[in-house]
Amino acid sequence: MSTSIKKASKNNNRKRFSDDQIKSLETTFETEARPELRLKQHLANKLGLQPRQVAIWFQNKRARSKSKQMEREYSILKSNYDKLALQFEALRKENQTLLIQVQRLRKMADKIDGEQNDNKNHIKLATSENPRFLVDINSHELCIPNDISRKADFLEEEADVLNMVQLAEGSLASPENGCSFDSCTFLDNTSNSPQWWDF
DNA sequence: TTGTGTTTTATTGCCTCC
DNA sequence: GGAGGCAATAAAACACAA
Repeated sequence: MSTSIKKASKNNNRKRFSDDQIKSLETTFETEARPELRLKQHLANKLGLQPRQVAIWFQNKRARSKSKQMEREYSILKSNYDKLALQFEALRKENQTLLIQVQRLRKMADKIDGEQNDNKNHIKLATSENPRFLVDINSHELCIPNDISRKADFLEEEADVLNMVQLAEGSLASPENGCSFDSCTFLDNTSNSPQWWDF
């Protein structure tokens, strides 16, 4: 058989199924996506089609159904991904804000350290010049004012915070090291490093 | 009317199962 | 080895904007 004759025979046979035929096939597909030969033959007789046409219709229908299912699943996955990306971005910004606060606190702490050292120098100077000061120094009332004392307590608490921050700085992906949400952490399933959402 | 994109029907080739 | 399923593809039928 030549190609042209083959094409011609194809052209003559092709015909879209009627609405009723489609409806009946769809109904059957809902309960039985992979019908047995007997059911296909029964449907073919009922609808005036060749059994092969029915078989092919089910095959194509399964393919369409699978494709649509994949589209739905992709849509769900994409939606979840987008939500997570937004959450990540919010957390990243919050982290940056906290790091800036920590830097300010560090500066404050350094300043207070400097003031304390100055005070100690003043005390040394005062005791060497006037022995009467010794009594007052021992009482801690005169030379260490209340606000300085409170600052010392605060410094202990801050040291804990700083330790936590240093840990966080070490473990979190930061913009400086070139790591981004898209390329490094989220999509890298091969690395053994902790996932970003685990922090 | 026509060009173009989408949907539907059909074919082909390969694979798996019995 | 034959039957049936699936993926890839061809080609007809259809929808629709310009």
